[in-house]
Amino acid sequence: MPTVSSEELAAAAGVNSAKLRKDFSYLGSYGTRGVGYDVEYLVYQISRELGLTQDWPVVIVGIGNLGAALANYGGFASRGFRVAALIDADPALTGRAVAGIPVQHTDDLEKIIQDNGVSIGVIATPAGAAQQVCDRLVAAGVTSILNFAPTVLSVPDGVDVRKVDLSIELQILAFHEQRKAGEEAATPDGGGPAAVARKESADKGPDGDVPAVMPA
Amino acid sequence: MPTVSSEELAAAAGVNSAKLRKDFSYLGSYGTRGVGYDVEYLVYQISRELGLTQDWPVVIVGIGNLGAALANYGGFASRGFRVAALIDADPALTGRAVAGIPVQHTDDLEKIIQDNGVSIGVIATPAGAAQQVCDRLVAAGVTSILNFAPTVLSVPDGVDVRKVDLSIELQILAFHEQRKAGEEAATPDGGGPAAVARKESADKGPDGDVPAVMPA
DNA sequence: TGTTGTGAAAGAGTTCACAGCA
DNA sequence: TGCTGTGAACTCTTTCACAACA
Repeated sequence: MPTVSSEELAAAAGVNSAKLRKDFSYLGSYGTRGVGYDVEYLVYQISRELGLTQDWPVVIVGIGNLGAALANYGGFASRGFRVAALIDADPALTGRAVAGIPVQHTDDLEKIIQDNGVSIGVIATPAGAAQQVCDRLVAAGVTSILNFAPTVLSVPDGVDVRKVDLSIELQILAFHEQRKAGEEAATPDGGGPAAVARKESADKGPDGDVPAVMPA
Repeated sequence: MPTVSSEELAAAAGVNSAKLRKDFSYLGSYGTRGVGYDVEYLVYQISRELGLTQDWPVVIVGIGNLGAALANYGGFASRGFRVAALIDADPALTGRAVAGIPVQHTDDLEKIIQDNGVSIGVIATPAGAAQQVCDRLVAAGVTSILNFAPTVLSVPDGVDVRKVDLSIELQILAFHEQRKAGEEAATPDGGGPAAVARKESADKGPDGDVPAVMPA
């Protein structure tokens, strides 16, 4: 299949074809009227725009279960990410290989970052160690941090941080689950702070359906 | 601090106070004019709306590094989730405890789901096993699935699936990192599919800044 | 002819601004 | 007086619909 139409792609993605065409148009005019989009060319252009055509060396700090899971995760390589080093504070782990990569000690963090030209760091340490690790990564030249530790990191301007909360998606499922369960039954309450009366009439949004605060 | 104003909360969250008030208003009229919101009452109402006041038993299937990391994750308990069981297909793991919870064999999956009244399942298996596990979970009565396996699951109507891709956040960081690096340098290209000329003028969106396809 | 690329219209989401009330 | 709750205005996003064109 050398070419594909916006209609086909939109059906596959479950979105409106006009939206898809407009989104693509922000990247450039890569389609051919009457024909569609050249698949190979489109894939390349999107890959390039997203940075998939570059090699991104990353370090993972904190090689517990989560760090090890990330080191073994297959999805990184195909998106241009290369795990350049694994770092942990536990001397017992130093030298041991995880996913074929030797774990190095935190003492050498700065040297590892500089030797490998790393600009993206992944923090998978316990919450207590995260800020300190973050500070050292930033001082060593890292400008983007992916934080799996359950704590908010503070960083200087110019450094990007994204926090991954493994329970937030579960939270969203539970929210919908709750709605499924309570479709006819009365609102489950169970008490709550005494003293203050609940206003029954105002519990739901004006459309009487899904409160507007939750992703669909 | 017994009460808090929308202005204070908005500043803390980095949003507009009117937006915050309007969002709260969809849950009900829980504030007091001239005073603000009673903190305890507000926390309770939001918790209840989000389902945090309920007990949600979940099972985790696939106790590799990721499954173990999830079983150990502290953030679940505080949000009303209780890991009711760990399930793995490897007989060598059966009976071993992870995070204090014994691993059970996949053979008993249906019985485990039913005995514990589980409606939310977490899949942390390799991609190849995910659909099969999913089918069995659904058949046993699970109606919400959190999928960490790098594969798209198909489920019947009425079952919710959410997919977590551990590399997507890294992708977003790399995208911004690329922009930081290329702020003045020419667009890094490096070839690409031959034969087709790139239209230099159209590479960026009409605002000449961030293409509209990436979260800020 | 068939499909893109895109102005214009419609729809959602956000912010303003102020009446209403404690 | 001070802060909420909310209609109205504004802004951003999505969809429609069709001219342009390979």
